Amino acid sequence: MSLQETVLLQLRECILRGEFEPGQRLAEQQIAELLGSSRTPVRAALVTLEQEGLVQANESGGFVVRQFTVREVTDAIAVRGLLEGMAARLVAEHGLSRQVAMDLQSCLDEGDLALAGNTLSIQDYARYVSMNDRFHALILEASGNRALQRAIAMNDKLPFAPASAMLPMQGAMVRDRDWMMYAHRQHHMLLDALRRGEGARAQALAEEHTEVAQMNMRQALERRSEAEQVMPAMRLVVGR
Amino acid sequence: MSLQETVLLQLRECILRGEFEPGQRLAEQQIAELLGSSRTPVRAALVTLEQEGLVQANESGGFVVRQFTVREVTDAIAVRGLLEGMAARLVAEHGLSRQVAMDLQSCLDEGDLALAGNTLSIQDYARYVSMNDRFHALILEASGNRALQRAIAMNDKLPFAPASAMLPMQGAMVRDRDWMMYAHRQHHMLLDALRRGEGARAQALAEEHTEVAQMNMRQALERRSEAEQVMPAMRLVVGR
DNA sequence: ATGGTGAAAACGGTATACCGAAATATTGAT
DNA sequence: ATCAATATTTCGGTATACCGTTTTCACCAT
Repeated sequence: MSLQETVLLQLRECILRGEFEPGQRLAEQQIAELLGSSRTPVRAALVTLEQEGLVQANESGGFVVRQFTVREVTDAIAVRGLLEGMAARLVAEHGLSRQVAMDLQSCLDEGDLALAGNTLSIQDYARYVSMNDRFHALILEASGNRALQRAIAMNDKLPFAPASAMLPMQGAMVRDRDWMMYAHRQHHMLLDALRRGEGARAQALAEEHTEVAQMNMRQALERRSEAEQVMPAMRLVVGR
Repeated sequence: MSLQETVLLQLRECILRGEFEPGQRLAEQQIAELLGSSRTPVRAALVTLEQEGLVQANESGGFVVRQFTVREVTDAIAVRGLLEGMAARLVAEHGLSRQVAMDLQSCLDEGDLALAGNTLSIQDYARYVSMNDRFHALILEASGNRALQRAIAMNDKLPFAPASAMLPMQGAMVRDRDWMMYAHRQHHMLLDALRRGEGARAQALAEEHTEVAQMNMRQALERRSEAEQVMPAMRLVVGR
């Protein structure tokens, strides 16, 4: 892997980990020293991160880490809902291939298993998260619409917009499990709609599914300090 | 304006003008000489263009100009329809401000004027195009959803996805005028829906509105050689 | 004529030097 | 002590040098 890629990955990680103050100036030299490279790869990474929206061009040159309002985050989640809804509708309308149906079903099985116990262990949680990502990625890929895939990929670069943000992530595991069971029930219903070729229903389900993420976001905002412990990127969200 | 920006603009323009063969390797040095700069700004521009999707990273380093299948183009138009539909719905639901209503109305008036004559002069056509862009931008801005704006902006970087691609652009001005009158009638109906706060109707209208672009695209494909004269970017579209 | 091989040219990734502008620290006056 | 003006440092934009790799081309053998 080239140095440019590692620098990009590391820098993105640092920002999402909240290791910089929102609005802080990102000096090229300083980052280059931090990551052990010259300014050239850092420069390339900053250009990319600007396109992704994590970093903002300063008025007098250079870049600063971007701040997000609560409004922007909820808006991004809403956009994801719209796009995922379209993906689900396309899959339902074009017909679900046997292979994709099997893969989705195995996701559901794995989710069932993770949520089977009375309490939710860390391992169960991790397993559910990875299953959830796979489930959403499968539908998106099955839609076959590359522009749609690009749009979601871009939107997911914003903090809290990706599918995994739909999952509760705090310590109150008991209540969280209830939400996850609700969301997972939606997964089941969505696959049912896809199988039956019910496009409008699939679209509505996928869109409503993102409301769990909205609820989760609101809850995180109410318990801000605790939430920042688990999701440091929360520090990039300003206000309310 | 910095050299980086001019290089980015010029290079994007060159690609969209079809001055490079699809799949052609874009050597940094050669482009630098062509645009009269060093490799550094060219490199930055290429990274940006890769994010935009106009340029593709080569397997062994460097970039090549991207090719688009017909499918990808129609998919991108469909995504635009979805996103514009959401913008229209949001505006209708949140209520149309007096100012935006006035601005949109003046767009309609200008469009009426441009299409008033029996024949369509070049000036009328140019005026209609600029009005059309303004009309769509106004609704998008009025939606207030920045993630949505970002998603459309990114999607519009692909050739033929932007709103102006909805307009016929060939020599058969008589028939083109009919299509433009149809599309403009949709503009009228859309503003009506927005004024009445009819979100679902506004969304459906905005989405259906992009079908004009689909028709236009199909027609351009049937008359490929003529279309390439007027829209050189067509050379980037491969197949059928 | 064709296919393979080696040399030469070109290219991309990276580091760094240079310069003008901007930000910051310092000094001096009030 | 505070503010202003100046000096110093820092930073970003740009050009360019260096090196390993890839690509291209020419030449040779078959």
